[in-house]
Amino acid sequence: MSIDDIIAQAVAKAVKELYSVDVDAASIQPQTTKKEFEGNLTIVVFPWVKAARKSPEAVGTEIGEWLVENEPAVDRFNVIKGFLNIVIEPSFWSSVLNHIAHTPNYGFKAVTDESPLVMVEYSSPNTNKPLHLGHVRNNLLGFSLAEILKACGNRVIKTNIVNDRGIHICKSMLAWKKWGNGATPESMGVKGDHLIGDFYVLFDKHYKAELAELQAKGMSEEEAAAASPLMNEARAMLRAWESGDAEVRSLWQMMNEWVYAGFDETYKRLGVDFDKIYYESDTYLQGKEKVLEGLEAGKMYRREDGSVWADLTAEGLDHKLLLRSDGTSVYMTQDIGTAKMRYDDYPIDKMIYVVGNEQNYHFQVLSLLLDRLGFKWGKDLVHFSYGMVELPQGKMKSREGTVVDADDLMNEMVTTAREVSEELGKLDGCTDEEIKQITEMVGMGALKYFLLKVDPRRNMMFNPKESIDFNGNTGPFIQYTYARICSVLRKAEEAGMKITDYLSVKPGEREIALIQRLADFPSVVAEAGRNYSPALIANYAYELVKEYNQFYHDCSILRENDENVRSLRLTLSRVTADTVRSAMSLLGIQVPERM
RNA sequence: GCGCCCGUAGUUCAAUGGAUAGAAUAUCGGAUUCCGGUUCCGACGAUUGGGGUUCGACUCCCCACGGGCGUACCA
Repeated sequence: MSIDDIIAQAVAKAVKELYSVDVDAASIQPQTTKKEFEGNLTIVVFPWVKAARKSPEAVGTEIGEWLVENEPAVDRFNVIKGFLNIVIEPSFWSSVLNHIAHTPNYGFKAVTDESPLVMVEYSSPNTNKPLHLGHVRNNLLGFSLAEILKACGNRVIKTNIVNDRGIHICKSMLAWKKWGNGATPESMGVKGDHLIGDFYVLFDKHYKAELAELQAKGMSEEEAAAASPLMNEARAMLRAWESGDAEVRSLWQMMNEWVYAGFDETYKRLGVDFDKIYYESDTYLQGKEKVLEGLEAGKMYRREDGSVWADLTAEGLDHKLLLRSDGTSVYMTQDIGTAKMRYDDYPIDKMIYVVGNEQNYHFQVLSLLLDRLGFKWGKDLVHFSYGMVELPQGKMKSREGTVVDADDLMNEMVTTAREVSEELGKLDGCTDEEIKQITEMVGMGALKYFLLKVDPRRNMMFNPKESIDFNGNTGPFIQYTYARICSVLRKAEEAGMKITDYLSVKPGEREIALIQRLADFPSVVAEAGRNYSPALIANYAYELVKEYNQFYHDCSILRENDENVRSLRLTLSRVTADTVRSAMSLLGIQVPERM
C-alpha cells in the first residue's frame, strides 16, 4: 500500500470518529506539500468543515492530532488555513524506497487474456504524399498512448488505416504515366513515397496551368475545373479503378508498393509499428453495403439524384451525405466499413481514433451513425483529438511548400545532435557505430520529447532549435541525467561497492523529496491512461530528473563514508535511472548509458 | 451566418475547483576546491476584458473582444 493510501485511510477514519461523517478513503487525495511549507503530504479539510461545525483551522488541528496519536507513519503536522500539512516519520521513507526497489514493474497491472481490449488507430496516411510533421505528432501520440494503455493493464491492438484509393492517388498515377518515363524509386534513387509525392505535385502544377489557360479563354473557375481534360482523365481513371480495370489496378498496385516501402522506413526510424493494417480499398465497399442496409431499414434516405443521406437534425447536426449520386463512397462511408471490419476481426471493448482536431465534426457524426446502424460500440468511440503543429515561421501549408517533411526533419535532428555532441567533445573515444547509435537516440529523443510534452489537445509550436537544447525541459536534458546516473553506478560497481541495509537510515530532505517523487510514478501513469495524455508522463520525467539533480548537487554518493547512507543513495540513483528509462519508454524514447 | 476548440510572464509550456498561478528560455546576479560545469541558488516578469456561481475560480456559467478549425457529391 502506498503512503498516500495509508494517509487517506487514516484521515477517513479520523473524520468518521471525530465528526461521524462517512468518507470514502479513495475520494481523499493527499497532495505533495508545497515547498514553502513544512510537510510531505497535504490534506484539504474544507469538505468536512460544515459537518464539524468548526473553523477550518480547528478541523485541521483535530485531524492532525488524531493522526499523530493513531497513525505511526505520521510524525507531526501543521495547519495553515484549511490545509493540513503532514510530516511523515523520516525513517519511514527508507522503507518506501526499499519497497519501490523491490516491486517488479512498479506494480503495474499485468495484462492477461481477460484484460480489456483497446484498439488504437493512428497514423492513417494517404498514399499520394510522404509523411510530414503533423503525421509525426500523430504517430508519436498513437504509439505512446498504446504503451501507456498497456501499462494500465489493457490489451492493445495498434492499427493503421491506409487511404490507398480515391482521386488523389489517380492524380499521381496519371502524372507518372504522362511524364514519368518509367521512373522507379531505384532508377531515381528516391524513397518511393517521395517519388509518388513528386508526381502528385507535378499533376497539380500542370492542372493549375491548364485552369489558367481555360480561364484566360473566358471560363469561370468552376467551368474550367469541370472542363479540365487533365482532371477528367483522372476521374476516368478512378472509374476504371473502381470497375477493376486490369491495367489501372496493376499500376496502382505497383505505385502503392513503392509508397509502402517508403513509409516502412519512416515508421521504423520513428520507432512505431502496427499490429494490423487496414486499407480503404478493402473497407469502402463494406461501408457502402452497410449504408444500403441502413437505407432499407429506413435509417437513411435517398434523394432524387440518387444520393444517399442521413438526417441528423434530430441530434442537432445537419444532413450528411453517405453515397454520391453516382453510387460511390465518401470518407464517412469508408470509416463505417472500416469499423465493421475491425469489429468483425476483434472483440473490441474500446476504440480510440488518433486523428487531428480538424475532424472533430467527422467523429461526432461517425459516432452517431455507427450507433444508428446498430454498432453497439458506436456511442463510446473515443476521438483522441490532437492539435496542429505550427512552426516559428508560420503554419504548414502544402500549397505554399512550407510543409516539413518527416524524413528531412529526422535527418536534421540527428545531424544537429551530432554537431552539438562533437562540439562538446562528448563522443571522443567512441567508435563510429556507438556515435551513430547515440546521436540517433539523442536527435530522435529531442524530437519526440518536444512533441509529446505538450498537452495533445492543444495546438503547439515546434521549434527545432529549442528542442535539441541540452538544457531545459528537453529530451536530451533528461537523457543526459540518465547517462550521468549510469556513470555513477558504473563507478560504484568498479569500486566494488555493495548495497547494505539502509532501512535504519533517516533520509534528509532532498532524499525524501526524491523518494516521494519516485513513489508517484504509478499514479502518474494511471492518470496518463485515464486522460490519454503522454504529456503527463513527459512532464513527470522532467520533474524527476530535476529533483535528482538537486539531490545530486547536495549529497555525495561515491564519497559518502557511511556505507548504509551510501547504499541508500546508490539505491536512490538506481531506482531513479530505472524510472526515467521506464517513463521515457512509455513515450517511445530511448535513453543512452553514455552520451 | 452557424457549430466546436483556444486566449496564462518577452517567448514556449504547466497548474483533478484549493494555499502567495509553477517551469523552461531570455536577461541580470550569485554558489560549487567534489561523483560529468549539459549542475545548483536567487532576481525580474503573466491569467484578454466585464459580470455571475462558490468558503475558495486560470479552471464552472453568461456577455464582449481576439485567434484557430469545421460547416464539400475532398480525405
